[in-house]
Amino acid sequence: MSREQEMPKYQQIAADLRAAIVDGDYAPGARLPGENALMSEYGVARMTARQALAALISEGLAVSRKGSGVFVREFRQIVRDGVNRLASAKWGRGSSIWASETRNRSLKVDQMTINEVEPPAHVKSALDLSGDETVICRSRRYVLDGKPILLASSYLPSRIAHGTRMVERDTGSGGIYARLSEIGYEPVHFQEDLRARMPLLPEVDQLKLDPATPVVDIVRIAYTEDGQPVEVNEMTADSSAYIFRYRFNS
Amino acid sequence: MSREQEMPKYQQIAADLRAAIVDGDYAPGARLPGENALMSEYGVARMTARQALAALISEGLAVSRKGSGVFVREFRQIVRDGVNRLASAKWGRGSSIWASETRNRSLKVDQMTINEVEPPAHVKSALDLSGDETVICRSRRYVLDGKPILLASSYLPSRIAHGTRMVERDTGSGGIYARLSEIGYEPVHFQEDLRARMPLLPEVDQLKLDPATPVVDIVRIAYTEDGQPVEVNEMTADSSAYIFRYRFNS
DNA sequence: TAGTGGTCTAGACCACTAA
DNA sequence: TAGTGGTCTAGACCACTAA
Repeated sequence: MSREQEMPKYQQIAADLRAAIVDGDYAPGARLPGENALMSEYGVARMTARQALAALISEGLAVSRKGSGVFVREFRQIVRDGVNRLASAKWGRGSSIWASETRNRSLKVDQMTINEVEPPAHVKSALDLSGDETVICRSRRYVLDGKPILLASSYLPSRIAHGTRMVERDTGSGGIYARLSEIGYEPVHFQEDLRARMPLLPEVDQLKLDPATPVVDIVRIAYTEDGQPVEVNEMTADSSAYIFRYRFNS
Repeated sequence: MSREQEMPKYQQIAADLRAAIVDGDYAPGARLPGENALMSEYGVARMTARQALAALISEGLAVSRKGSGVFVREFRQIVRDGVNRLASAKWGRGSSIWASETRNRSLKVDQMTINEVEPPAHVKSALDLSGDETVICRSRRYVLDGKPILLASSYLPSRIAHGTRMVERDTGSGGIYARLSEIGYEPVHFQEDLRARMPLLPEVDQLKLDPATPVVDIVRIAYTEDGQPVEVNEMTADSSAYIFRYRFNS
């Protein structure tokens, strides 16, 4: 129970529950008092009890399951090593850049589309394309242990990708970067821009996001040795599934 | 107005408004129809109209201002170059690592505390400290154009920082990293881990966050040439103020 | 079948904003 | 002072879950 006469009731209730969760009185996955329990315990109306629970849910501390209850949220994140995963030694010898991040867990691509399209404006400028050049867009959804974690769209200039395995579903050992290297466009320099934001509704569906889960947009541009951009990869990640790691020197 | 008999009313209303915002019918900063307008336009109760607006707010598309209305959200982000900002050439010659990110804008530290403390568990293991070693914790809040954007706590082993300018408020030209270099602990290797999540209530206050704004936790560890960890910097950033950029090779 | 969270109503009073 | 969003009540019915 709380004091603080000035604080709205629902915030007082939320504060009590929040403190109990942070203190560990309710472990991850544990069931919290429901609407009815809060109504009688605090003597408030249903909508007020709901507001309190909604506050915890919107902070990402709790999730509700219809017909079942409200529970303390559980997390399980994988480390994505932004630099080492793209070391040419990795894809050079044909292994997936995902291997070290997902060992012992099942990673699948469960949706893939390949299309030739007009480039979106920012892709066009990132790839330094002239007026009417088209791009190959490879879109995929990655699923880890049955949970979607990443949406990725890779854009390649059509003039480079045409007639190669880069426009096929299976790009072969070492993937796109190995194929680019074989035809003289080895990607050597990379830039990744990260932005966190709340997801839009279609993204909530596609990534099966819990409430109050931000997404992270990652835009990677790959450049050849002489600075020519050869690929743009736009990704949207479930932030609750990821730790983004970057190692660098000097 | 929407169809979709199965969708709850408040979601239909939210969908109408969302589409209008995405289509640009309401520009950033524009005023949206309020509770009363939605109640009469859709013939729903106040709480239902509120639910619709709450959905947009929780997606980060809108913000409400009490007594005034609900408005389309505006963004203004700065690029934080994770790698170049730490190039020794920068702090080596004494300039702030913030300079290039914030030109023409006013960046200030408006809160600072310096304490000798027992290290939190993860700091202790990151800095490879023995049982009873303490650390110097420098905590600051950074404010850009009057808006708090970053909370940062830098941890240094007491045995290294004691008796140097690193325990004073003004650490001098080039900052902590310049001071570390002078006494034989030049930071050369860095690791940054990024995590996005929803803020807790005290963070909402400290960073004056709009609703539905995620924060990004950044944990940076600085290592000397021979791999000895010398500093851990834990940061919490307002994600709506930042684009995180990393450039790297191979 | 009992209990749960999800949606919704038709009111009320309040503090705040802006004309 | 009129209008706004914020809080709150005391009900109702629903679909869903789990015993």
